[in-house]
Amino acid sequence: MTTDTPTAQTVEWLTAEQQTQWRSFRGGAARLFAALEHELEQQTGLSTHEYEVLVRLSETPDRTLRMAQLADNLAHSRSRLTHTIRRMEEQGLVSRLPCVEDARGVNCTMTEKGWQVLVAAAPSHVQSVRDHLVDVLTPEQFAALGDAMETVRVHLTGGACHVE
Amino acid sequence: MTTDTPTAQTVEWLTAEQQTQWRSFRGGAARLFAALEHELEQQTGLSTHEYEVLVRLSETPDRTLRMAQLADNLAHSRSRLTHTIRRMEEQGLVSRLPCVEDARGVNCTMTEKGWQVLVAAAPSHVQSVRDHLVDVLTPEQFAALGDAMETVRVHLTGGACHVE
DNA sequence: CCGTGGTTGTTGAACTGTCAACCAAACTGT
DNA sequence: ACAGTTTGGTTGACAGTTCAACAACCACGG
Repeated sequence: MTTDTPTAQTVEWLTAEQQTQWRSFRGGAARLFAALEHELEQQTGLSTHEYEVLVRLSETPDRTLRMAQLADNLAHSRSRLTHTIRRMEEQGLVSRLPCVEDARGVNCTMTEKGWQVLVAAAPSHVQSVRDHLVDVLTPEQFAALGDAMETVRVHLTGGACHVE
Repeated sequence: MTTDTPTAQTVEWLTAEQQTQWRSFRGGAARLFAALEHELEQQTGLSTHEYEVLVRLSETPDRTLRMAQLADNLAHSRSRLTHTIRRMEEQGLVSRLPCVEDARGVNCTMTEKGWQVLVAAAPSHVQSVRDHLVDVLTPEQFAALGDAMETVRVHLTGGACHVE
């Protein structure tokens, strides 16, 4: 689709410049996430999703979160999280316990093995993020990136869920 | 993982500020792409990948590309593209023909139906991109986003593949 | 109480993407 | 001419995701 082929619709098209910027963003982000995913997988055997689960759990006092909170933090669907956690439980990285306050709920806790796997994985992942993103940009560029996407996230989620 | 728990490794950790920015970027981008995917799917029945295939084809003079070029443009694996194109061919959106110059090659062409589907889908998708990204940011922010991710892409792909 | 509606989490089927193996055609060097 | 390598593309098995249906539980108003 070229930019200068307006239809009878009341759509405001992107300018040529905006289109280039949009494609750069989409293409760059896609390749970046793919590279990070690939390197983490190679070096630690974890997917980025599993890694993020461990990170979120590691940040709570008792290394435990309700399934729903975890799903919200990660912006994953409930069923997706259930499947992921089941697999991680089979690998001994996390364990699930029924929740006392709310009998519907399930508490997901990080095991000691999960903690060790995370500690072992973190350095190389941080290095990947540095190599491919942080160190490639100026501090100002990187900060602008964060600010802009935070704005986007707030707009999308209605301002809620400040944790992620 | 908290930022202030250094290990014995020679890893430079992210500062607290960098970590927030990285999370904003990752979380914002994930939600943005998910929202765009979802809206496009709802409104047109296309996945963003199928949409991108049609866009790339529509931009060539004869609406045709070799499988490999298409795969490179989209940063998709060859096998992934084969599967995608097979499904799209079943829906009558594209068709494949052997390539004359190189008997190994396959030319992928957009059908008239594919064109019409794209023309019908484009306005609402552009609107989604506007609603959730372009119009949420200042022009400067959006431009900075594009520039930064272009830098990242060039760094990752070794500067090649300027088209995407 | 009871019932209605909303929340929490799981399940299984269908779909999509990944990975390794593979074939065929094209280069490469001798 | 021809073995060896590289490139282009496909295939099938497997892994991960989505979606709709479901069961269990809470909360609130008759």
